[in-house]
Amino acid sequence: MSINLKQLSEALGLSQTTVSRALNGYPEVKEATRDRVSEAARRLNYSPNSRARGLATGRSMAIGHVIPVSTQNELVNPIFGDFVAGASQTYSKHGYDMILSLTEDEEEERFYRSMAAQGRVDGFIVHGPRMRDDRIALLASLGIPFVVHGRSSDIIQPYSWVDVNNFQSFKRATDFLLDFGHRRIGLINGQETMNFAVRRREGYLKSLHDAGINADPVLMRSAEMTEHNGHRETRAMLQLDDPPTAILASSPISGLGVRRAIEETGRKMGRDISVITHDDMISYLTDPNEVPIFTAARSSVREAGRRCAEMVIDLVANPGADPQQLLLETELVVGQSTGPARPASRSK
Amino acid sequence: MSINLKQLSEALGLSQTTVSRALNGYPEVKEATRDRVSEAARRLNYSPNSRARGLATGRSMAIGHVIPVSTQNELVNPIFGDFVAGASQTYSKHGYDMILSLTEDEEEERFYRSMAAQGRVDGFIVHGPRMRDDRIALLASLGIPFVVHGRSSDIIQPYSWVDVNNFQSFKRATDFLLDFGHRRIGLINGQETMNFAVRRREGYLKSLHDAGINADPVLMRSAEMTEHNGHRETRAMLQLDDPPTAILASSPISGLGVRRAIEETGRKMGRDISVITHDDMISYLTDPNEVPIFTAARSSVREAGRRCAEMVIDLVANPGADPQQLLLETELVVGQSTGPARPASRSK
DNA sequence: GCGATTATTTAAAGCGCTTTAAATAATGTA
DNA sequence: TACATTATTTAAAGCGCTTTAAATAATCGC
Repeated sequence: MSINLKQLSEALGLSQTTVSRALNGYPEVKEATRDRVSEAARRLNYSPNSRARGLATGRSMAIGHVIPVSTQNELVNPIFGDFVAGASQTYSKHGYDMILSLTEDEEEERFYRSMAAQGRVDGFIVHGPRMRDDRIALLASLGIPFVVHGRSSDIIQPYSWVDVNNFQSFKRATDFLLDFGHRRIGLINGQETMNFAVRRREGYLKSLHDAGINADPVLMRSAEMTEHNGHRETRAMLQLDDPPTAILASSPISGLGVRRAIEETGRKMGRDISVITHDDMISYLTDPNEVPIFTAARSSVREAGRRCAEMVIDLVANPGADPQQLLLETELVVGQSTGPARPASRSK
Repeated sequence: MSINLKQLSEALGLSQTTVSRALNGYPEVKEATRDRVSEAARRLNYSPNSRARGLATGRSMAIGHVIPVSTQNELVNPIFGDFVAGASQTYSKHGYDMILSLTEDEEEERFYRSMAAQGRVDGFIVHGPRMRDDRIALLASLGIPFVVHGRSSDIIQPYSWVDVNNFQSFKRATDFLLDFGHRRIGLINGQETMNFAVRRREGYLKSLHDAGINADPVLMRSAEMTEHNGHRETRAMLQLDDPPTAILASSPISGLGVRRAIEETGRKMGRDISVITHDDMISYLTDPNEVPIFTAARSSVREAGRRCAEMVIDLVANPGADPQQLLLETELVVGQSTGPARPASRSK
């Protein structure tokens, strides 16, 4: 199919050493020779075997993305595709591959260990960090570079991460609703075993607290961010005697369910009830050229993917370096789903 | 970090050969020896280096998933996450890795060639096949096993694929609407450069034709399957003098836009306008335990991922074997979005 | 024009595994 | 007991690359 280094060097009448060096840009090769080698490599369709090269260099040129999938709820995060798209772009620029695996909770540790021990990857991206995520200590102890997409809490030693400022983002969004006169604001959050969800709730609470409002536990819901859950929790809140006049949703997907529940009950979103969602700018949901449906705290998850990839590549290249952190701010984009609080919200 | 074969064999006082054979299940190793070796391997935390093994065996134990991303519209398909989840499950069962890359159109051929030549993967899954997709001829000529998720058209030589019976599915859905008395049925299709979209249109047309109805070109729209496009095309159709009484949407995502447009114009989905979507059972949108919102032609894309993975692993294991094909039927699930045609559909 | 430098090329070892070919040990047969 | 079989183990080659150490070629200074 395709020739190897030995054949190429024989064809050129050169040693494998010189040919290898020529192709890898070593300075001690005469320019004329390098040109001759490159030309022949192209003409004879040579491409170095990645396993052999990896064996010799000790690098696999691959980064592992391990997505936790709980056995109970086999959900795949909708942001996943766009994150990966961003990361992949960076990887291909640097000659890296992305190795992807979804693992179940109980397999997780074993999996990380064996991927690292077998040398299948040079580093990891950790997805969906939990509140006190022990994957971080595990990877640190394995001595393999890794970047967390998100953050954990109560971790002593420093580690590398790329995260959205979820606290600030939800505080800001809540402030915005308060400015519109909303006083009863519902929060439809993701599962609060997830770190980001807790930070969002804290931002929301801080805003309410600063405004002298007591948070009402019944207005704070937390569930997997699906369309159906957004719908169900919203319905439940709307049936309260004192329903919210505004809702904060942790995901554009649950936001869809929120909207459905609102309209189903004869209300109009933006007029009767204000809604703000977090928006990861998933390509098939957020069209940056359209007037946004939802007022939203936007942050491109694709960009986050790019940044994570750059960071892990950097960590692989500089093994001794200190961990890096990057905190991305969201942008509050005002759409059609928010407006002043109605004096008396209609009862159900 | 972790020892190698040589160290393990020295620790055992055995040759590398015997240790290797013991661990790989060769029959000529005495059972007592095998037990001793396994125990030591576990105790000393030995795991074989995957690159070295790959170099020796000529296998990389990885399958490449190449997702085409057009440069104009950088969309990531929403079904992608669930497909990959299904495939990943199968891979990990068989010790394979999944290597994922998103490539732009003009990079595509070069990318496939180099992945194959460098031996980074043992096979490919081809995503998003186009109408007359030249990747198939390319991969066939490279002599590397591959499975297409979907099908192409006008390809002479046989190839392996796993596809949904899109023709039959959309014919069936259209039949269903016809039975309800609908006569003007809109089709909001995906881009018809995509093979599946054309097959769906053909199924739709066949049904109409069999019922003696002339298809109206103005009711057939085709665009990237985003929420916004579903919305825009539906609005456009609803503004016609003679609007459709039912709409067929090619994706649950564009279906969301269809619903938004319907409700925005004061209509009620299921009563004023019937809607059927194709439904890939994406985990965060389709909750199998809830009454479905949309009447839908369902087919689990996760299952498709599993099947593709099994097929490609099989092809890698049996290089000489004939190509395999698998046609999955959709299930028409009746939800709340369909009902009898209203005698006179309200004008806009 | 010659030894000293500097530039360029090469032989060979090594990465960690599998596997072929050969050796050794154990068992069976007469 | 000796020879033939069969069971088990091993030495060494090879996978295709990079890289160290050494060799050869070219250039320089005087």
